[in-house]
Amino acid sequence: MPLTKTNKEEIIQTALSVFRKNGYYNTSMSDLATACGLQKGSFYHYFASKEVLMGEVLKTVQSYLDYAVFSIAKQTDLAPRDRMEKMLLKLGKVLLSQEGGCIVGNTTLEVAAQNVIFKDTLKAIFDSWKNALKIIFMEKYPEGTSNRLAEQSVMEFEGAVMFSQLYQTDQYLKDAFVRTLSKMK
Amino acid sequence: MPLTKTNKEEIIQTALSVFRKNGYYNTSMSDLATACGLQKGSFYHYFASKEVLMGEVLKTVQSYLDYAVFSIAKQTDLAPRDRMEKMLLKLGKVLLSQEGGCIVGNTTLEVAAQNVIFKDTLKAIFDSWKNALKIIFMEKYPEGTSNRLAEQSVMEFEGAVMFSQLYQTDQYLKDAFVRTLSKMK
DNA sequence: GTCTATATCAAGATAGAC
DNA sequence: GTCTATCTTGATATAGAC
Repeated sequence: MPLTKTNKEEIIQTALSVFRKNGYYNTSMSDLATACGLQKGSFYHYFASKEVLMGEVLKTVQSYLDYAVFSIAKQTDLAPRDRMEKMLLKLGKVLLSQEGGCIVGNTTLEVAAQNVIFKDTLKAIFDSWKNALKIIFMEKYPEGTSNRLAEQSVMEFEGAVMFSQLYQTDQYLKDAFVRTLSKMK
Repeated sequence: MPLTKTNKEEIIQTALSVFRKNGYYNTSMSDLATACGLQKGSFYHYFASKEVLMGEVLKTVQSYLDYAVFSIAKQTDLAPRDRMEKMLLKLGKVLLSQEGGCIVGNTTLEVAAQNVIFKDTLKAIFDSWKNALKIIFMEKYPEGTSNRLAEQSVMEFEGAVMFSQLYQTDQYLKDAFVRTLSKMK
Protein backbone atom coordinates (compact mmCIF):
# COMPACT_ATOMS: atom_id res chain seq x y z
CA MET A 1 0.00 0.00 0.00
CA PRO A 2 1.59 3.27 -1.07
CA LEU A 3 1.76 6.27 1.21
CA THR A 4 0.62 8.53 -1.59
CA LYS A 5 -2.61 7.73 -3.36
CA THR A 6 -2.59 10.47 -5.96
CA ASN A 7 -1.22 13.86 -6.94
CA LYS A 8 -2.35 17.23 -8.23
CA GLU A 9 -2.08 16.35 -11.91
CA GLU A 10 -4.12 13.20 -11.49
CA ILE A 11 -6.77 15.02 -9.50
CA ILE A 12 -7.01 17.73 -12.13
CA GLN A 13 -7.58 15.13 -14.84
CA THR A 14 -10.26 13.37 -12.80
CA ALA A 15 -11.90 16.65 -11.83
CA LEU A 16 -11.91 17.73 -15.47
CA SER A 17 -13.90 14.71 -16.50
CA VAL A 18 -16.35 15.03 -13.59
CA PHE A 19 -16.88 18.75 -14.20
CA ARG A 20 -17.34 18.17 -17.91
CA LYS A 21 -19.98 15.53 -17.30
CA ASN A 22 -21.88 17.05 -14.38
CA GLY A 23 -21.13 20.74 -14.58
CA TYR A 24 -19.56 23.05 -12.03
CA TYR A 25 -22.35 23.74 -9.58
CA ASN A 26 -23.73 20.22 -9.80
CA THR A 27 -20.39 18.72 -8.78
CA SER A 28 -19.62 18.61 -5.07
CA MET A 29 -16.23 18.34 -3.41
CA SER A 30 -17.47 15.04 -2.11
CA ASP A 31 -18.15 13.85 -5.68
CA LEU A 32 -14.66 14.87 -6.67
CA ALA A 33 -13.03 13.24 -3.68
CA THR A 34 -14.88 9.99 -4.33
CA ALA A 35 -13.91 10.05 -7.99
CA CYS A 36 -10.30 10.43 -6.89
CA GLY A 37 -10.56 7.65 -4.31
CA LEU A 38 -10.01 10.08 -1.47
CA GLN A 39 -11.93 11.22 1.58
CA LYS A 40 -13.29 14.73 1.43
CA GLY A 41 -10.89 15.88 4.10
CA SER A 42 -7.89 14.62 2.16
CA PHE A 43 -9.01 16.46 -0.91
CA TYR A 44 -8.39 19.82 0.68
CA HIS A 45 -4.74 18.91 1.06
CA TYR A 46 -4.42 19.49 -2.69
CA PHE A 47 -6.86 22.30 -3.40
CA ALA A 48 -8.01 25.04 -1.06
CA SER A 49 -11.43 25.31 -2.67
CA LYS A 50 -13.64 24.15 -5.49
CA GLU A 51 -13.14 27.49 -7.21
CA VAL A 52 -9.36 27.22 -7.09
CA LEU A 53 -9.56 23.67 -8.44
CA MET A 54 -11.80 24.65 -11.34
CA GLY A 55 -9.47 27.51 -12.11
CA GLU A 56 -6.56 25.09 -12.37
CA VAL A 57 -8.62 22.66 -14.42
CA LEU A 58 -9.35 25.38 -16.95
CA LYS A 59 -5.71 26.48 -17.03
CA THR A 60 -4.71 22.88 -17.70
CA VAL A 61 -7.22 22.63 -20.53
CA GLN A 62 -5.85 25.85 -21.94
CA SER A 63 -2.26 24.59 -21.84
CA TYR A 64 -3.20 21.29 -23.37
CA LEU A 65 -5.14 22.84 -26.24
CA ASP A 66 -2.35 25.31 -26.96
CA TYR A 67 0.28 22.61 -26.88
CA ALA A 68 -1.50 19.69 -28.55
CA VAL A 69 -4.13 21.23 -30.82
CA PHE A 70 -3.77 24.89 -31.69
CA SER A 71 -0.04 24.57 -32.31
CA ILE A 72 -0.83 22.46 -35.36
CA ALA A 73 -1.93 25.64 -37.12
CA LYS A 74 1.72 26.71 -37.24
CA GLN A 75 3.11 23.49 -38.73
CA THR A 76 4.00 25.10 -42.02
CA ASP A 77 5.61 21.92 -43.26
CA LEU A 78 2.07 20.70 -43.90
CA ALA A 79 -0.16 22.06 -46.64
CA PRO A 80 -2.85 24.42 -45.25
CA ARG A 81 -5.66 21.98 -45.92
CA ASP A 82 -3.77 19.12 -44.28
CA ARG A 83 -3.01 21.31 -41.30
CA MET A 84 -6.67 22.14 -40.96
CA GLU A 85 -7.64 18.50 -41.21
CA LYS A 86 -5.05 17.45 -38.66
CA MET A 87 -6.11 20.14 -36.21
CA LEU A 88 -9.81 19.39 -36.58
CA LEU A 89 -9.22 15.66 -36.11
CA LYS A 90 -7.30 16.35 -32.92
CA LEU A 91 -9.98 18.75 -31.74
CA GLY A 92 -12.57 16.11 -32.52
CA LYS A 93 -10.81 13.58 -30.36
CA VAL A 94 -10.78 16.05 -27.49
CA LEU A 95 -14.41 17.02 -27.89
CA LEU A 96 -15.93 13.72 -28.97
CA SER A 97 -14.22 10.85 -27.27
CA GLN A 98 -15.40 11.85 -23.83
CA GLU A 99 -18.68 12.20 -22.06
CA GLY A 100 -20.00 15.65 -21.37
CA GLY A 101 -19.00 17.57 -24.47
CA CYS A 102 -16.80 20.64 -24.31
CA ILE A 103 -15.79 21.85 -20.86
CA VAL A 104 -15.01 25.28 -22.28
CA GLY A 105 -18.49 25.80 -23.73
CA ASN A 106 -20.22 24.16 -20.78
CA THR A 107 -18.45 26.36 -18.27
CA THR A 108 -19.00 29.46 -20.37
CA LEU A 109 -22.76 29.02 -20.34
CA GLU A 110 -22.99 27.80 -16.77
CA VAL A 111 -20.62 30.09 -14.96
CA ALA A 112 -18.99 32.77 -17.07
CA ALA A 113 -22.13 34.68 -17.95
CA GLN A 114 -22.79 35.79 -14.40
CA ASN A 115 -19.44 35.17 -12.78
CA VAL A 116 -16.19 36.90 -13.62
CA ILE A 117 -13.85 34.36 -12.04
CA PHE A 118 -13.20 32.01 -14.97
CA LYS A 119 -14.12 34.41 -17.74
CA ASP A 120 -10.58 35.49 -18.60
CA THR A 121 -9.32 31.95 -19.07
CA LEU A 122 -12.36 30.97 -21.12
CA LYS A 123 -11.97 34.02 -23.31
CA ALA A 124 -8.27 33.28 -23.77
CA ILE A 125 -9.03 29.71 -24.83
CA PHE A 126 -11.61 30.81 -27.38
CA ASP A 127 -9.24 33.52 -28.61
CA SER A 128 -6.48 30.97 -29.18
CA TRP A 129 -8.91 28.61 -30.85
CA LYS A 130 -10.14 31.33 -33.17
CA ASN A 131 -6.61 32.47 -33.85
CA ALA A 132 -5.42 28.99 -34.78
CA LEU A 133 -8.21 28.66 -37.32
CA LYS A 134 -7.54 32.15 -38.58
CA ILE A 135 -3.87 31.38 -39.21
CA ILE A 136 -4.83 28.53 -41.52
CA PHE A 137 -7.64 30.40 -43.24
CA MET A 138 -5.21 33.22 -44.02
CA GLU A 139 -3.35 30.92 -46.40
CA LYS A 140 -6.35 31.23 -48.65
CA TYR A 141 -8.37 34.28 -47.63
CA PRO A 142 -7.67 37.91 -46.67
CA GLU A 143 -7.43 38.76 -42.99
CA GLY A 144 -10.95 40.05 -42.45
CA THR A 145 -12.50 37.04 -44.13
CA SER A 146 -10.22 34.67 -42.27
CA ASN A 147 -11.18 36.22 -38.99
CA ARG A 148 -14.88 35.89 -39.68
CA LEU A 149 -14.54 32.32 -40.93
CA ALA A 150 -12.59 31.41 -37.81
CA GLU A 151 -15.16 32.93 -35.45
CA GLN A 152 -17.91 31.22 -37.36
CA SER A 153 -16.20 27.85 -37.12
CA VAL A 154 -15.72 28.05 -33.37
CA MET A 155 -19.34 29.06 -32.83
CA GLU A 156 -20.52 26.29 -35.13
CA PHE A 157 -18.45 23.75 -33.21
CA GLU A 158 -19.94 24.81 -29.91
CA GLY A 159 -23.45 24.64 -31.31
CA ALA A 160 -22.67 21.25 -32.79
CA VAL A 161 -21.29 19.92 -29.49
CA MET A 162 -24.52 21.04 -27.83
CA PHE A 163 -26.58 19.15 -30.39
CA SER A 164 -24.33 16.11 -30.26
CA GLN A 165 -24.87 16.01 -26.51
CA LEU A 166 -28.60 16.47 -26.66
CA TYR A 167 -29.27 13.98 -29.44
CA GLN A 168 -26.53 11.57 -28.39
CA THR A 169 -24.84 11.41 -31.76
CA ASP A 170 -21.49 12.62 -33.05
CA GLN A 171 -22.95 13.43 -36.43
CA TYR A 172 -23.52 17.14 -35.84
CA LEU A 173 -19.94 17.70 -34.81
CA LYS A 174 -18.60 15.60 -37.66
CA ASP A 175 -20.68 17.62 -40.13
CA ALA A 176 -19.39 20.85 -38.65
CA PHE A 177 -15.83 19.62 -39.16
CA VAL A 178 -16.56 18.74 -42.77
CA ARG A 179 -18.04 22.17 -43.42
CA THR A 180 -15.02 23.94 -41.97
CA LEU A 181 -12.59 21.74 -43.83
CA SER A 182 -14.45 22.30 -47.08
CA LYS A 183 -13.61 25.99 -46.82
CA MET A 184 -9.97 25.06 -47.34
CA LYS A 185 -10.69 23.08 -50.48
CA MET B 1 -52.75 45.72 0.51
CA PRO B 2 -53.93 42.86 -1.66
CA LEU B 3 -54.49 39.39 -0.29
CA THR B 4 -52.73 37.89 -3.30
CA LYS B 5 -49.23 39.06 -4.12
CA THR B 6 -48.66 37.05 -7.26
CA ASN B 7 -49.71 34.03 -9.30
CA LYS B 8 -48.23 31.06 -11.15
CA GLU B 9 -47.80 32.85 -14.45
CA GLU B 10 -45.97 35.74 -12.87
CA ILE B 11 -43.72 33.41 -10.90
CA ILE B 12 -42.88 31.44 -14.04
CA GLN B 13 -41.85 34.63 -15.83
CA THR B 14 -39.69 35.76 -12.93
CA ALA B 15 -38.19 32.31 -12.49
CA LEU B 16 -37.41 32.18 -16.20
CA SER B 17 -35.34 35.33 -16.02
CA VAL B 18 -33.51 34.21 -12.86
CA PHE B 19 -32.78 30.75 -14.26
CA ARG B 20 -31.59 32.24 -17.52
CA LYS B 21 -29.21 34.57 -15.76
CA ASN B 22 -27.89 32.32 -12.99
CA GLY B 23 -28.48 28.82 -14.26
CA TYR B 24 -30.47 25.98 -12.76
CA TYR B 25 -28.19 24.61 -10.07
CA ASN B 26 -26.91 28.01 -9.09
CA THR B 27 -30.41 29.30 -8.42
CA SER B 28 -31.93 28.51 -5.03
CA MET B 29 -35.58 28.46 -4.08
CA SER B 30 -34.70 31.31 -1.78
CA ASP B 31 -33.35 33.33 -4.73
CA LEU B 32 -36.56 32.66 -6.63
CA ALA B 33 -38.81 33.54 -3.69
CA THR B 34 -36.95 36.81 -3.13
CA ALA B 35 -37.17 37.69 -6.82
CA CYS B 36 -40.91 37.12 -6.58
CA GLY B 37 -41.26 39.18 -3.42
CA LEU B 38 -42.31 36.15 -1.42
CA GLN B 39 -41.02 34.29 1.59
CA LYS B 40 -39.52 30.91 0.87
CA GLY B 41 -42.36 29.16 2.63
CA SER B 42 -44.95 30.91 0.48
CA PHE B 43 -43.17 29.86 -2.66
CA TYR B 44 -44.01 26.19 -2.11
CA HIS B 45 -47.68 27.08 -2.27
CA TYR B 46 -47.23 27.44 -6.02
CA PHE B 47 -44.62 24.84 -6.91
CA ALA B 48 -43.87 21.60 -5.14
CA SER B 49 -40.19 21.65 -6.08
CA LYS B 50 -37.53 23.43 -8.04
CA GLU B 51 -37.60 20.65 -10.60
CA VAL B 52 -41.33 20.96 -11.17
CA LEU B 53 -40.96 24.71 -11.51
CA MET B 54 -38.16 24.44 -14.07
CA GLY B 55 -40.25 21.92 -15.99
CA GLU B 56 -43.09 24.41 -16.19
CA VAL B 57 -40.73 27.23 -17.10
CA LEU B 58 -39.43 25.23 -20.05
CA LYS B 59 -42.96 24.28 -21.14
CA THR B 60 -43.90 27.94 -21.05
CA VAL B 61 -40.88 28.86 -23.15
CA GLN B 62 -41.86 26.13 -25.60
CA SER B 63 -45.43 27.42 -25.90
CA TYR B 64 -44.29 30.99 -26.31
CA LEU B 65 -41.78 30.18 -29.04
CA ASP B 66 -44.30 28.04 -30.91
CA TYR B 67 -46.95 30.71 -30.65
CA ALA B 68 -44.97 33.90 -31.13
CA VAL B 69 -41.90 32.94 -33.15
CA PHE B 70 -41.97 29.63 -34.98
CA SER B 71 -45.53 30.20 -36.23
CA ILE B 72 -44.20 33.01 -38.40
CA ALA B 73 -42.70 30.35 -40.67
CA LYS B 74 -46.21 29.45 -41.80
CA GLN B 75 -47.35 32.97 -42.63
CA THR B 76 -47.53 32.30 -46.35
CA ASP B 77 -48.94 35.75 -47.02
CA LEU B 78 -45.38 36.99 -46.62
CA ALA B 79 -42.60 36.32 -49.10
CA PRO B 80 -40.19 33.62 -47.87
CA ARG B 81 -37.36 36.06 -47.30
CA ASP B 82 -39.62 38.46 -45.40
CA ARG B 83 -40.91 35.60 -43.30
CA MET B 84 -37.36 34.61 -42.47
CA GLU B 85 -36.46 38.16 -41.56
CA LYS B 86 -39.54 38.59 -39.40
CA MET B 87 -38.91 35.33 -37.58
CA LEU B 88 -35.24 36.05 -36.98
CA LEU B 89 -36.01 39.54 -35.70
CA LYS B 90 -38.49 38.12 -33.25
CA LEU B 91 -36.04 35.44 -32.20
CA GLY B 92 -33.39 38.11 -31.75
CA LYS B 93 -35.65 40.03 -29.39
CA VAL B 94 -36.19 36.90 -27.34
CA LEU B 95 -32.51 35.99 -27.23
CA LEU B 96 -30.88 39.40 -27.09
CA SER B 97 -32.98 41.80 -25.11
CA GLN B 98 -32.48 39.92 -21.89
CA GLU B 99 -29.61 39.04 -19.65
CA GLY B 100 -28.36 35.48 -19.63
CA GLY B 101 -28.68 34.44 -23.24
CA CYS B 102 -30.80 31.50 -24.30
CA ILE B 103 -32.45 29.49 -21.57
CA VAL B 104 -32.83 26.54 -23.94
CA GLY B 105 -29.14 26.33 -24.76
CA ASN B 106 -28.05 27.11 -21.21
CA THR B 107 -30.24 24.39 -19.74
CA THR B 108 -29.19 21.91 -22.40
CA LEU B 109 -25.53 22.24 -21.51
CA GLU B 110 -26.05 22.50 -17.79
CA VAL B 111 -28.67 19.88 -17.13
CA ALA B 112 -29.77 17.87 -20.13
CA ALA B 113 -26.47 16.17 -20.82
CA GLN B 114 -26.52 14.17 -17.61
CA ASN B 115 -30.14 14.47 -16.61
CA VAL B 116 -33.11 13.09 -18.49
CA ILE B 117 -35.78 15.19 -16.82
CA PHE B 118 -35.88 18.22 -19.11
CA LYS B 119 -34.37 16.59 -22.14
CA ASP B 120 -37.64 15.87 -23.96
CA THR B 121 -38.86 19.43 -23.74
CA LEU B 122 -35.52 20.83 -24.81
CA LYS B 123 -35.37 18.45 -27.75
CA ALA B 124 -38.91 19.37 -28.74
CA ILE B 125 -38.07 23.06 -28.67
CA PHE B 126 -35.00 22.59 -30.85
CA ASP B 127 -37.00 20.36 -33.19
CA SER B 128 -39.66 23.05 -33.63
CA TRP B 129 -37.01 25.69 -34.10
CA LYS B 130 -35.27 23.63 -36.76
CA ASN B 131 -38.56 22.80 -38.40
CA ALA B 132 -39.65 26.43 -38.61
CA LEU B 133 -36.41 27.34 -40.38
CA LYS B 134 -36.72 24.31 -42.62
CA ILE B 135 -40.21 25.31 -43.73
CA ILE B 136 -38.89 28.63 -44.98
CA PHE B 137 -35.74 27.20 -46.55
CA MET B 138 -37.88 24.75 -48.49
CA GLU B 139 -39.30 27.63 -50.52
CA LYS B 140 -35.89 27.83 -52.13
CA TYR B 141 -34.04 24.56 -51.54
CA PRO B 142 -34.81 20.83 -51.72
CA GLU B 143 -35.75 19.05 -48.51
CA GLY B 144 -32.37 17.58 -47.62
CA THR B 145 -30.60 20.88 -48.13
CA SER B 146 -33.28 22.75 -46.22
CA ASN B 147 -32.94 20.38 -43.33
CA ARG B 148 -29.19 20.80 -43.15
CA LEU B 149 -29.37 24.56 -43.47
CA ALA B 150 -31.94 24.68 -40.69
CA GLU B 151 -29.84 22.56 -38.32
CA GLN B 152 -26.81 24.63 -39.14
CA SER B 153 -28.64 27.87 -38.40
CA VAL B 154 -29.84 26.71 -34.99
CA MET B 155 -26.39 25.50 -34.02
CA GLU B 156 -24.84 28.73 -35.24
CA PHE B 157 -27.33 30.75 -33.19
CA GLU B 158 -26.49 28.84 -30.05
CA GLY B 159 -22.79 29.27 -30.63
CA ALA B 160 -23.35 32.95 -31.31
CA VAL B 161 -25.37 33.41 -28.14
CA MET B 162 -22.52 31.83 -26.20
CA PHE B 163 -20.03 34.26 -27.73
CA SER B 164 -22.35 37.22 -27.28
CA GLN B 165 -22.56 36.34 -23.60
CA LEU B 166 -18.86 35.84 -23.11
CA TYR B 167 -17.73 38.94 -24.97
CA GLN B 168 -20.68 41.06 -23.91
CA THR B 169 -21.69 42.12 -27.38
CA ASP B 170 -24.68 41.39 -29.58
CA GLN B 171 -22.54 41.43 -32.69
CA TYR B 172 -22.01 37.68 -32.97
CA LEU B 173 -25.70 36.97 -32.86
CA LYS B 174 -26.49 39.77 -35.28
CA ASP B 175 -23.92 38.40 -37.71
CA ALA B 176 -25.39 34.94 -37.41
CA PHE B 177 -28.82 36.33 -38.28
CA VAL B 178 -27.41 38.10 -41.33
CA ARG B 179 -25.74 34.90 -42.52
CA THR B 180 -28.94 32.91 -42.21
CA LEU B 181 -31.01 35.58 -43.89
CA SER B 182 -28.52 35.83 -46.74
CA LYS B 183 -29.29 32.22 -47.62
CA MET B 184 -32.78 33.34 -48.60
CA LYS B 185 -31.47 36.06 -50.92
C1' DG C 1 -52.30 33.15 0.03
C1' DT C 2 -48.68 34.56 3.01
C1' DC C 3 -46.10 34.36 6.92
C1' DT C 4 -42.65 32.55 10.60
C1' DA C 5 -40.52 28.72 12.45
C1' DT C 6 -38.38 24.62 11.94
C1' DA C 7 -36.88 19.96 10.32
C1' DT C 8 -33.52 17.70 7.54
C1' DC C 9 -29.82 17.18 4.81
C1' DA C 10 -25.84 18.14 2.01
C1' DA C 11 -22.37 21.33 0.89
C1' DG C 12 -17.89 23.75 1.61
C1' DA C 13 -14.34 23.83 4.63
C1' DT C 14 -11.21 23.04 8.90
C1' DA C 15 -8.81 20.50 12.90
C1' DG C 16 -6.13 17.29 14.51
C1' DA C 17 -4.82 12.30 15.00
C1' DC C 18 -2.09 8.88 12.63
C1' DG D 1 -0.57 12.33 2.69
C1' DT D 2 -4.69 10.39 4.41
C1' DC D 3 -8.05 9.73 7.65
C1' DT D 4 -12.17 10.70 10.89
C1' DA D 5 -14.69 14.03 13.21
C1' DT D 6 -16.68 18.31 13.27
C1' DC D 7 -18.03 23.17 12.29
C1' DT D 8 -20.89 26.29 9.68
C1' DT D 9 -23.72 27.54 6.27
C1' DG D 10 -27.16 27.30 3.03
C1' DA D 11 -30.37 24.38 0.52
C1' DT D 12 -34.85 21.86 -0.06
C1' DA D 13 -38.87 21.23 2.03
C1' DT D 14 -42.76 21.04 5.63
C1' DA D 15 -45.95 22.60 9.54
C1' DG D 16 -49.00 25.39 11.26
C1' DA D 17 -50.53 30.17 12.62
C1' DC D 18 -52.85 34.17 10.64
